[in-house]
Amino acid sequence: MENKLKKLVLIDGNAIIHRSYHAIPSLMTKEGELVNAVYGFASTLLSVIDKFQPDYILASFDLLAPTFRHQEFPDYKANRTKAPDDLYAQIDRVKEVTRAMGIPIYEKEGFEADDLIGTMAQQAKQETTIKEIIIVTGDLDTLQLVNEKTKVYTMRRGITDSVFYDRKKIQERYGLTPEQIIDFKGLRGDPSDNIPGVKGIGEKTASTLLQKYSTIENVYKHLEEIKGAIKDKLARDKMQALQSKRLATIVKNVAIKINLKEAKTNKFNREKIVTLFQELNFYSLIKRLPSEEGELRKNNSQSGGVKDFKYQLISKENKLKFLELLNQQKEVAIKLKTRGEKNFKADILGIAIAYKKGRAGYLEFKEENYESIKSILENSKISKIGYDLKKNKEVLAKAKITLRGELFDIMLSAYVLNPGSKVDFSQLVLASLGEEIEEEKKKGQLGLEMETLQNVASNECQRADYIFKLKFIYENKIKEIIQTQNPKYNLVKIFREIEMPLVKILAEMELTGIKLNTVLFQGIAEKIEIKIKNLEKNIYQLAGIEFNINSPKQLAEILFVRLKISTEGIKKGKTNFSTASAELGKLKNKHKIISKIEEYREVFKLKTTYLDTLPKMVDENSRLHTTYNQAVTATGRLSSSDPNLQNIPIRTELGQLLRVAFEAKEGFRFVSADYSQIDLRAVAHVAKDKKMIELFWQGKDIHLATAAEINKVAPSQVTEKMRSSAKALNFGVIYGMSAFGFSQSAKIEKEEAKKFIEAYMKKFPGVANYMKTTKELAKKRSYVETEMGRRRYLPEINSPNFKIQNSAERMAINMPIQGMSADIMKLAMIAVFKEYENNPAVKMVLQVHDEIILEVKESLAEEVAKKTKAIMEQVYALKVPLVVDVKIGDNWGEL
DNA sequence: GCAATCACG
DNA sequence: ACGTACGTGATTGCT
Repeated sequence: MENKLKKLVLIDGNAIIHRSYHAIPSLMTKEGELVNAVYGFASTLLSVIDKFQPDYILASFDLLAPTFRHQEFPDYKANRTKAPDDLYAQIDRVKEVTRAMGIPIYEKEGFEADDLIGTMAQQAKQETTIKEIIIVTGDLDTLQLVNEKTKVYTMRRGITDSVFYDRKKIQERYGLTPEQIIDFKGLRGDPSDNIPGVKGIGEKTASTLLQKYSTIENVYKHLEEIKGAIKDKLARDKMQALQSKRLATIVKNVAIKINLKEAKTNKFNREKIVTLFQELNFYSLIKRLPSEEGELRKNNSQSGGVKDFKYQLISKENKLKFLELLNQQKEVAIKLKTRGEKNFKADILGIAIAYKKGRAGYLEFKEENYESIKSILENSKISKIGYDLKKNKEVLAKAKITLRGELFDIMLSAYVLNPGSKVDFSQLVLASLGEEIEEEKKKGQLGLEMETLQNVASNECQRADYIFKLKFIYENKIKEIIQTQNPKYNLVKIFREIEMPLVKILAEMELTGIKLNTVLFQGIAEKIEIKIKNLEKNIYQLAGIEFNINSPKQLAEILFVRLKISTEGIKKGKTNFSTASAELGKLKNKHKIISKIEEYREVFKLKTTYLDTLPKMVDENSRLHTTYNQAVTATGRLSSSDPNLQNIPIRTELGQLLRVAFEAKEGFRFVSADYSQIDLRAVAHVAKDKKMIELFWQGKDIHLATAAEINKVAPSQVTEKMRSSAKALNFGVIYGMSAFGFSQSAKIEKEEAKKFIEAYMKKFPGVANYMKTTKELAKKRSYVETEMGRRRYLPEINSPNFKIQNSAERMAINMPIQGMSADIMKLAMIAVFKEYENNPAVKMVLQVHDEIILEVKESLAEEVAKKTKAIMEQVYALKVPLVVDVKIGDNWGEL
């Protein structure tokens, strides 16, 4: 509609950049580019588009050159501390975003963005088709431009807290008209721009004067009517007042000419902006992008017409043709549609198979399709691409189908590219393809209307298509990453030779599960319940009141207020004093209640986390099935959840008791194999520290040997205290050592801790050097990597924030160590699995970072233990020996 | 949904 | 001078 009245938005670029820079905490891309102001700007832009739906948008920016105001008044903005370089560095990016959005940029040497805004508003006001002009800014300098057509929208914290100024609002706020704002600034001044105004006249006086006399000029005409001190002040600073007014006045006739045709909002290039947002890691903003004109992205998925995507719901008629087509492929992407809770219990409803970009078919999982599906999935000539293939394998196992052929898991490829980043399917699609998809419905989350089969087929095909497309993106990215330290290894190897082979192994471990003696658990639980009751009573008595011991807030109140226990040396949280066990430990001899609380905590934790929950999770064979998460940790380790079997208690006596309930099945025994000191061996290796390597070759107790070295005594002279300090030091190295952290864990004074560290570094110069060079390299590259090429990005290592930077430095030191141990353990699992792959009498059942547990037929236990030890020790050659301790037992407690 | 706490390596 | 050890997951209380 050409005749419709239009809306124009004017963006005050610099004001928004400044506002964002200060309001948004440091935000970095994977590569370490600071983009917080860019993000704020882009976010503001999208909010404004969404909120106002403007027909036109124009933007203006300051240039670095001095303006006419500086020439007239050298002190203008002189008090401004120069904005930090990392803000300036973002301006080009902001302009890039602006251009990509199809918004014309206006700049003019000698003028500020405000002057251009004033000029643009003035010109737009003359246009009869323009109904409304909205100035989007971060400060209040442009209020003077407000009129019938023009409003000012100022950003405060986020768009939710913004203020919309029109005539009325300005009147309310200042009691002035927009035209009087310049007079107001002339009198009161503007400290932020170093505009002096009249000394001694503030907001109140200025406002009163202008309400009576309306302009500065008129104030001075009637100067005689004004009484007292104010008159003197006005008289003294007359020149300054008039000059201040001039400085504050926005110029409206800069030599530019706006072109509304170019400012139309409906002509931006979505693809371009998506690419840019991806580069900037603004994934959440991609979602907020308006759709292109004429394209209703969200509503056409059911028609199957998303871009070039064609789906087919495979029917009896076209099934043969589809299968024939699939059988010609080298690789296909699969997406299972399932229903149900745990993987090994889920039902398959159907499967979508993509065979080339934009082409996929959906087969219902029915009797008549079973053989067809099985034949494709088990055809080892066809490579399979999927998302979370471990889960796929487990679900398929129930249907007696095995995935064969080379596997490519896009979840894992995304993980190795950037461990620690989110790898949800929807996140990957958004981040790498710029498409927004709905989260998959969880059980019991059925929509109001039933999903039609057509709908499901379309949706699943689309997802299979995304999986297919993502494979090529990630595969290429992985190849592009070149290992710089050691050309023997690279990320391709990590992915193909470690992560992918592990999929099958973990799937089998999860399916196998581990037997839990629930009767034993029940017995312990009952005893503990009585203990808890007694402790509760005891604690209430000592406190003299009943309260919730589990509430740290209430507990702190009782301890530090009611019982008046001294808070000296106790850490403070945000509001309260900490009651964490390290802090409680310091209070042990101050009150009898402390030890009771400690005991209560331990027992309560054991009961609620393990005793009550684990028995509920066993299957019909009394076995627990954990889930190993292969794509969550930043260092390359696995994690375990639902239930977490990697944190079953061991350190306390009672905790150990729980392990006894994890038992090998009838006729079988457990063989455990754990790497001795693997992290510290990794340190010796990566640090190439001569002394430490030597100590490991001697095969002695490493902490004791360390103690002997740094204390310069014979090993026989080492006391228990010396050994424990040395142990804490060794751990300190792994964790990126700080004198404070070490002193805490070793329970010694910081000064003493420093001396210990010094002695340590002197004795192990290789370690000291490793810590130094690792930090330096990490700062240069913004990432660290393990010897095998697993990488972790640490953009925060160049943060101006001291705390954040230090924290990143410790991560940088820790990752190549913890990551190397993880890499070695994964290799070991692959090697051990391979050895017993076809032997049903040997099953791997658990992995706990440096330990694996096998469930082995009784008669084979000894042999398997020996063999496993040998395999694990030989799996990767370090400059120190890898040592594996093996044990055999009927339950985990015996190990 | 987050903070505090605590279980493990 | 600052505020700290690295990596996880589950539970509870509380907003």
